[in-house]
Amino acid sequence: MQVGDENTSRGIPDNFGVWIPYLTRHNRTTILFRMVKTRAFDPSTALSRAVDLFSSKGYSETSMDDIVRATGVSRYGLYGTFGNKRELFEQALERYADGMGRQSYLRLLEPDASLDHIRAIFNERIDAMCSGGESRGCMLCHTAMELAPHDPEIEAVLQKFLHRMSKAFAIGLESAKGNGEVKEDLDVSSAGEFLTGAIFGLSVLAQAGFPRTTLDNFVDNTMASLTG
Amino acid sequence: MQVGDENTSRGIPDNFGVWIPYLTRHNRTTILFRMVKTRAFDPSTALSRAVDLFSSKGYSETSMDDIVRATGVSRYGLYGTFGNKRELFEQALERYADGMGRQSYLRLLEPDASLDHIRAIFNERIDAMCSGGESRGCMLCHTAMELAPHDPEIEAVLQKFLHRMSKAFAIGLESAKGNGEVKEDLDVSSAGEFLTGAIFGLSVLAQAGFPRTTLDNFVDNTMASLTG
DNA sequence: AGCGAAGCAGAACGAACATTCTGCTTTTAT
DNA sequence: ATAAAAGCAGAATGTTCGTTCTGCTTCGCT
Repeated sequence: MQVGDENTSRGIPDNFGVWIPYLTRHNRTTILFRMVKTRAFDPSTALSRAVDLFSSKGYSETSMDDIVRATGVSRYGLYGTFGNKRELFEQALERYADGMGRQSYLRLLEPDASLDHIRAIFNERIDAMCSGGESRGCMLCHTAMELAPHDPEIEAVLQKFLHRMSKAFAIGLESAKGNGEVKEDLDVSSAGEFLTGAIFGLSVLAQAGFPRTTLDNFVDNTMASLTG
Repeated sequence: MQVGDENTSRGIPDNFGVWIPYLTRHNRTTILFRMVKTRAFDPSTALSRAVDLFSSKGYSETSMDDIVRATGVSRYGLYGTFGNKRELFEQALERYADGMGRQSYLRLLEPDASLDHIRAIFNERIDAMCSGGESRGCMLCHTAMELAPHDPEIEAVLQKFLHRMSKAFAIGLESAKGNGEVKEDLDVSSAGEFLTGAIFGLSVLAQAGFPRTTLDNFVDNTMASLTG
């Protein structure tokens, strides 16, 4: 269930409300659904902004004040909707991974997936990280470095996503193998994990400030290990 | 010049002192070198401990209190010797890179360098990160993610080290090419940068908690891109 | 107009942190 | 014992941050 869907999915309008028992003028007990003040922000778009901030600066360097400023949502709204900073981060991480999955990795599951699709994923990462916008940086990478080592729950979530990525790569590679695009003896499962790690290597090089040509060369060399 | 060498390199004993003009009992002006309290810690070993902390937890997550506890050195001693946290980090970064260089990359400059030497460097990284000790984690990786994006000075230092790494890899690859170990058409310069990025991919996978077999497979695939 | 619940902006609180300050100690030659 | 400088441990300071609290507003119905 997505954030913000709690009421709409049950047919209740998006602004919250409450059921109140009361007496009618005829002294009969009944129940009234009373509307209260409408929430002034969309939790889903607020979460997207949080994803941008966490992606570019990581967890510690992003303050709740940063998020208040970037979203225009009050502290009250953030805490009431998301709990606290850590839970907000967890939801942002899910959102980020879902977005990456839908946007990039889903197409690898198509039967006609090829090396071009894999290459495209890397190119999209490069584009995103070199755009200079606020979404530069890899949230999974930040999570692995910052939180996973001392937060087992986050670590488990992260590993779930990374295995999903590796699996998608492996499936795409299997299709590519059918096309004769990769070498015969390639272990697609191991190569899938390799590509996941390569995404991270690429992210770190980008954060270190290397120019686009270096990143492109990195991807060339990465792909070379597949074709033999 | 290394930290702690300021005096010893000039023949002055390691405990500090000061020259004081004064009058003798015969009313003649002379100069006295008066000893003051000996420094109770070795700046060089304190810096090593700081390197361990910064390597495993990064900059933000390591507090000066952590360093005081780990080194046994008082705040006064740390600030007096290293300036402040940021300058301490800079010196720790230099120390880390020097150590890595001397320990791992220097041998790539030998004329008989081979793929085994390169593989050994990756294996040593795996060993260090899987040891479970305090030195797990890659300081360059943390620096790239945390500091480089908003600290141009640190970014420049980091890039210097990364270029050095890439260059060492390239030189080692050139030797390996002479032995016929790598494919004829390998661009050793580009492949050197690739290996540098691969070190980072490996580090992030390790921080994410992947088992040693995954890391070994990652290195296998990395090396495969060289041999063709 | 008045009701009660929940929204909101911003103040307030408590903890963590980097950095500085303070009172005391250690040093050698007189 | 005393000099003066610098070492040291821990208190103090000022700032930042996550979180909670407060006073006020908004809402549909009576």
